[in-house]
This record gives sequence, C-alpha cells and structure tokens, in this order.
Amino acid sequence: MNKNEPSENETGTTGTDFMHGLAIDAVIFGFHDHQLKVLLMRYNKTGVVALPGGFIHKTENLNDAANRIVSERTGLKNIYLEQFYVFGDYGRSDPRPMKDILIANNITHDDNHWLLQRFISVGYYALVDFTKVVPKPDTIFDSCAWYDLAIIPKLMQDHNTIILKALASLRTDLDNKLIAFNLMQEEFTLGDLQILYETILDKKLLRPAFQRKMLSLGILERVAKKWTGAAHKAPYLYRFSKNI
Amino acid sequence: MNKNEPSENETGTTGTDFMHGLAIDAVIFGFHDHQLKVLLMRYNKTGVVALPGGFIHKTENLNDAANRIVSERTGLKNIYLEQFYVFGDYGRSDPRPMKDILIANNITHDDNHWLLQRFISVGYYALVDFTKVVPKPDTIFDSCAWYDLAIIPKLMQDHNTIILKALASLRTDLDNKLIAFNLMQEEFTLGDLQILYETILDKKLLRPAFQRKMLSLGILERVAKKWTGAAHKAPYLYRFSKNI
DNA sequence: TTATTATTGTAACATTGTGTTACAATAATA
DNA sequence: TATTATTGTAACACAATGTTACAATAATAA
Repeated sequence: MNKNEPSENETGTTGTDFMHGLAIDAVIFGFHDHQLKVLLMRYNKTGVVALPGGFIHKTENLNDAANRIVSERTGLKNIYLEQFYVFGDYGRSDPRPMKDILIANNITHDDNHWLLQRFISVGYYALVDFTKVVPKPDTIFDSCAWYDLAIIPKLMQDHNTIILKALASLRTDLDNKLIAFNLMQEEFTLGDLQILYETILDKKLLRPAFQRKMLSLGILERVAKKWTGAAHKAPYLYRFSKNI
Repeated sequence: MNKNEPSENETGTTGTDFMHGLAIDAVIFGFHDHQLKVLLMRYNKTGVVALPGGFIHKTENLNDAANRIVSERTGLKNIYLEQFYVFGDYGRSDPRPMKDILIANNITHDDNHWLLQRFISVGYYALVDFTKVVPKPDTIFDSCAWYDLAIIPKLMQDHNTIILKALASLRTDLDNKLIAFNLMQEEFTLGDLQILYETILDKKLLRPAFQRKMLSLGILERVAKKWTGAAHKAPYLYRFSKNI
C-alpha cells in the first residue's frame, strides 16, 4: 500500500485508490531445512489463514503491484516473480470470511462493500532466499510466517488450489527456465542444489547426471571449497554467474 | 454478450452487467494455405482493427467468458483455449480509440464512461479448425476476418504485443502439450502436420525425424490412403486418437 | 604415520532420443 | 513398362541422459 496517502489505511479498506474486482495473490516460495515453504498471513481475531495479496492502485502497473505486495511482506527487493494463472471462477469469492474479518476489526461496511464483492485474482509466484526474508505482519494480520508446503492448513477461499497450481507451474518452469537459484543462498554446493530440485520435483535424482547437467549449463562459478568438518572430501561452493 | 438481457446491447456499452476494469482479449489462431492466421475485428466508421474481446458478466466464470467470446466470433463450440498472460500496464489503456468509436457510433457517454477507464486484460489464445469457422461481425464491427500473421496492421492499444506474446506461448506449448491438432482438419497427412509445425516454429524440420516423433507419440490413428491424383506414392491420412 | 570412513568429482559405458542419409514402395504419366 | 516425384522407413551418427564405477579427498582412529 502507498504510505504517502494517509487516506488509505494499510489494508486499503476504503479502497478509493484501488481497482475494484481485481486482486493479486502471491505464492511466495522459500526453501529451508530440506523443505519448500510458503509465506502465509493470519488475520487477527478470526484466525483465518490466507496467501499474501493485495490490490492494484488505479494508476499502477499490474506487475509493479505484484512486486510491491511481495516486497512489503518479505522486506526484499528485486524478487523473482512469475504470473502463473488467473483465478476467475464466480464461486471462488465467498464473502463470509472477509465479512467476519471486517466485523472483528470494527471496520464499518455494508454488504455492498467492495471487499465483499466478487474478485478475480491474478496468481503470481515468487522465489526468494529464505534466509534474507523478514516476514512483515501489519495491523490486520497478527502473523506472517513460513509454512511447510507439506502441511498447509485449510486456507481462505480457493487459496489451497492456488498454491497447488503455483507448485505445478514451478515444476514445469524448473526445466525450462533457470530459476531454482533464486531459492538458494548466494553460495551453495551441488549437493544443496540437488536437494532443492528433489524437493521441488518430489523425486530422487541421480547425482552424477545432475551434476553434469548443472555444470554443463555454464551458469555456475566455482568459488571455493566448503569447510564441513566431516570426515570425507569437502564439496566445492558455487555461485550463480551473474554475467549471463 | 447475453442475448437474453435486452438492457444490454451487443457491445455492452451500458455495462451494468459487466465487471469493470477487466477485459478478455482473444488471439484466435487458424491455419490455412501454409499460413498462420489470426481473427481480427474492424470497428465500423473508425476503421480501428482490434483483437476480438469482451467483458465478464458479474456472475460468470472467467474461463466461461473467454469461451463465450470466442464462440460468438467463430460460431464454434468446445474450442481449445489457453490463458497465456495478463496485460496490466497502466499505460496500455489509451481511451482515445474507444472514445472515437463511441462518438462515431453516437453512443452517449462522458469521460468517466467505464469503457474509457483503465482496463486490465486477460490474454487467451484459441486454436481452431480454420475451415469450420464462420466469422461473425456485429453492429459495432463491420468486419471480422482472418489476417495473415505475417502482415498484421497496426492494431488498437497493445494488441500487436498481445499477438506476439500469444505466438511465443503457442511455440513453447507446442513441445509440451499436444495441441497442434486443434488447428488441423479432422484428417490430415503427416506432411500437412509438418508444414503446420514449420509455420508455427518458423523453421524447417527434417521429415524422417518429424514423422518418427509424431508416430511414436501414439496419438495418431492411420485412417486410409489419401487420393491425391499426383504421380507418386499416396500419403496416409491420420486422425487424432480421441481415446487418450 | 597410516588405515578407515564417508562423501565428492568425474570417467566410462549403456540407453534413449534426435539429426541425417539412403533407399524401397508406390501412383500417376509417358 | 520405364519415368517421375513423393512417401514410409531403415540405418547410421551424434547428443543427451541414465547408470555404474572408482579415484580423490578430509577427518578420525589405530
């Protein structure tokens, strides 16, 4: 939300500056401890859990809005973002959870309030470095936190479906685009990278073939040996080569 | 548009039943005479050429709206449709061409008319059997016709960009999904199919490799020999195997 | 110091998929 | 019946990937 406009509160409930009927939902993926994570928001009072999302300012580019929304929740800039689907079924917009939230937060409204109308939502997924994210709740959300993708609770509206579709898109994009690096820290071993791929694709990969393929892409720079302290050969650290 | 609601004219200029700020633009691909074709509409009076498009009824699913819009223009049902991108830049919505069209058609409006506001547009591409399409203009469009993809005129707003993005999506989808058959007639030879692929991808393919690949997919049924009348071996006809 | 252990880096071979060349099988015409 | 152009497909070459094998470590233990 635009902090320069005091007429707007953080969740934009007055909505004078936003396009109506259209929203953005963001599936923000992180990777930590051998698990894919998703950043989710919990509305205070009602406890409803939902994807981070937001609206588009009337003079704002759609992709800029997505960037803004994801930056606000993560504290990061230059985030890898990908549009993956538009969720536009009429039935997806049950006004009940939002009405409960408005009531619980003493926000005046009637049944024609724009937040209770139908929304079509543009789905974006983001890939971020888990270790760099500082999740940011606000006044309406009492929590903004990582959830293991394997144990997502029942979410608001069709947000569970949106996550599944985002994951499917991530899986197909993984082969075509070189995006997995956005989920890693600056430096990583080929073993780390393989575990990431195996986690996203949910299947085991053969180590020699995986290493050969990654190295043959020509986008990895060998940095130094990693000190592990373990009783075996130390792996090399790599970084994503930025000059490509 | 819904013919059952007399309060709506065909182009929905009153817009009481439509979502505002959101539109659908459809890139309808056909294939004929060794060329990829796109179906385009020409507004009467102004001569502005644009993609077929439309709006979403307030209680209509987004994908249903896209189907409806494409069916209206082609006269076909069960059309292969794919969402490929959402065009949401603020600058894309120049109100001038639409204002000219409203003026030329004596449609009363002021500068706040919803058709002159900003639109975010969901891009769909459709693949149809060229020979089955009966292009349908209406009162606002004096023409609805096929254009060779290689010689598209300057279109309204960012519609040239939308076509380019649709073509790029079609090209990448061609390898992953088995969708080219939607552009062919019921029965076709492998030579026909190869010409289609070559036209879409804009590059020559080697015949033995192409035939081997298509046949190994296991989705083609050999039907009969095709009578060509030419002084050489007759090719086989194939059809897309529906039981898969 | 040297053997032990587990893991990494990579060679080597097998299999599969695709690029390329070659040629037999036609279907009409001369 | 020979000629012609095109189709169907075999055969080989090459590239990408799957799989097995093993040498190169880095710490620990003997």
